[in-house]
Amino acid sequence: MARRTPTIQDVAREAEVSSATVSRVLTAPERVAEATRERVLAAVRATGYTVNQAARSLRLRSARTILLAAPNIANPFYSIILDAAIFAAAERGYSVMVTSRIGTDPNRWLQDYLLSTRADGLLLLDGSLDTSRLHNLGAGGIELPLVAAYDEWPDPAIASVLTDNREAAMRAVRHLIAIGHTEIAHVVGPSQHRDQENERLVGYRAAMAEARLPVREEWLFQGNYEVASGSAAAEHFLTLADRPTAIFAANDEMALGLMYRLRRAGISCPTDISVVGFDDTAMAAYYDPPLTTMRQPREEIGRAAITELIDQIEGTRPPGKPVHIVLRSELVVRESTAPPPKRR
Amino acid sequence: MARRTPTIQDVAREAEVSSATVSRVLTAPERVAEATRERVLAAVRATGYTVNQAARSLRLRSARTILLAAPNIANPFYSIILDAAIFAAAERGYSVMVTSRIGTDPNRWLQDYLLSTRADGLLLLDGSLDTSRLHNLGAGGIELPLVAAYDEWPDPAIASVLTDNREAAMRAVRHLIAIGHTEIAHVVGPSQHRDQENERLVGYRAAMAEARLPVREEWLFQGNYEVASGSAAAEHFLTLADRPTAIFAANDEMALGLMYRLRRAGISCPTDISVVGFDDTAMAAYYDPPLTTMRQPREEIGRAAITELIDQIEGTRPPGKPVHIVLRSELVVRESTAPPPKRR
DNA sequence: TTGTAGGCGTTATCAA
DNA sequence: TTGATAACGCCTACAA
Repeated sequence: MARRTPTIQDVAREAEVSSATVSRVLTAPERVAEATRERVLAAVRATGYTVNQAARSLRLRSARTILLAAPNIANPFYSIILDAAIFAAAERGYSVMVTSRIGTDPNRWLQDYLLSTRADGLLLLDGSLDTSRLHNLGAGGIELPLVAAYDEWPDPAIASVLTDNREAAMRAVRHLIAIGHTEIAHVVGPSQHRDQENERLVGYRAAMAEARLPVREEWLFQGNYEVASGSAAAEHFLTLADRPTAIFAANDEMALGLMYRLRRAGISCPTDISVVGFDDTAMAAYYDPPLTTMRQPREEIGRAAITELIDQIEGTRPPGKPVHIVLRSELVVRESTAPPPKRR
Repeated sequence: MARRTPTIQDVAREAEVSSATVSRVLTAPERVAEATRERVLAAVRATGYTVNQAARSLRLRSARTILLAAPNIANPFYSIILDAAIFAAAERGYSVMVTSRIGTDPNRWLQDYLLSTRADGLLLLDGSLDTSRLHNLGAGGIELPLVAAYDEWPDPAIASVLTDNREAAMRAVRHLIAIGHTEIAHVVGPSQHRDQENERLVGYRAAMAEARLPVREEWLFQGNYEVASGSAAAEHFLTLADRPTAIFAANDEMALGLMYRLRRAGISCPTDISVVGFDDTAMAAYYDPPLTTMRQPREEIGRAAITELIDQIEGTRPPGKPVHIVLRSELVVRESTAPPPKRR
């Protein structure tokens, strides 16, 4: 006998009250007399009732769901943020929907999601989306709770949670300078916006400039955050006639790929060359040598972004005054950095 | 002027048709005359209408959403499956909701999700959940599309997509045996069910038995799939008076943690010891030495599981005949394995 | 404290 | 081919 799933009416009948009372028990128990409440609760158990979220969403005009949009959720950097976000959202009764590698018309895609009572807000990890249009969407009379959390410096008009990428990159490079390096190369991360340099590259340049150290364009190796691109950077490095004594990579994967290739070429780290990474991924501490890197508080990014987003959704945060939360990274010195070899 | 979001009625008014016609244009355009259709489409654009998913879900009793439940989505193993799942689901017009590290009462949690018209089906990556109860849920008259995709051998009553873990582990160990090893240790992965050994451990035992090689209990190091536990296994290994010449680790992270610690202790791989991992994670090829491992078709797991699940949801697949898809892993021989050192 | 009743925005049935 | 209308299941004024 295939019964249909019980509704609030079934519970009401069972408890011999009206459906309004059942609804109250479920959403504002204190507004119902103790005895009635218990009777209703018993009826809920007896019938195996669960609220129909679609009906509730329709009525409440809210899905209690957040959409998280990431460029590639397979990347640990994003999945760790996602994990924390799911947790933080659940604590406040929200579910998380995930979108990865959005299609050819990202804005349309997101509009569909956000305007369709499927999600109440957007946590944007993808810096390549055009937030100005997304923002317009909100300006068109429709509230669009939105928090951006990614590396690039975001549109000041939208709330954001980010780490101090530029500043952190500076600290990483300063560390190399402090132990005596003057010729420092950089494996550049991809830039999300055409017209703007990657923040970590900007920080690298700033630290070099600060110490009045020259930056040679041939010391800049373009990468894409994948291990293989670090390895490719090493290939370029090996062709250099005049090799730097240290390399700062824009993330750990590239740093590790680089070290791998250099070791194969007989260049030993940190004796011949120092390497600094960025992120402090799980493997960084278990490489040989263990990698010096900037630790990113990724869990905290996820948590803070969700908190902020739900505050927006629930109206705790007044609109029009976007919050910008900047989290601090931390330099973790391990064994991949050492003073440069003595010259000749 | 804060307009409310346009409804199908607004579009109908604009196009001077009934809301029923608008609905038809949106869901079954061929049932509407060409001219009318175009008028409606124009009105949709003019009003900026997007369908209200909550209302649609309520009416259709379907959310076109899949719930993916993983033990820990921060782990690349799961996030890669998730990424593929999102993609495959999107192709069929479904969204993916994610749950990670489910709370203290997982069954209740999942029930809430699944029975509440929030999700139409469940993709279960968490082998520690009690599927029998989940299954009962379905038997209680309510259809519960469910596909399990994890390492442990699942309840035959539910559909599943898995890799040939046991067989793959056997092939990994056979590789070691083939190149001359006879004393082979194993870093054991966690078992999801109390009463059942991890599948890779079972495969390890089978391969050893097949070759009439003894398995000593002190060669079994318990791990938890994290790098640190591989490192801990190495500590144990170092205390052994009589050391095996090869180690098979139940995943790459543990294999790498192990190699890291062994190298620190002056044991060189593969000269002194051979190591085989499992999964072929991104770093495996870039470790020193590059790791021999079993490649798992994770994207394919995600894709196949979603396909199967949506077939169930949409009734393509007759219920009561659970499908069991077994995907084949592939041995990738790199440099961490070599014949054992000559005895004395 | 509890009940009545209307409507949230869709889609599907039935008629025209 | 199109339109009127009745649910889908819930919440919340408003009344009692």
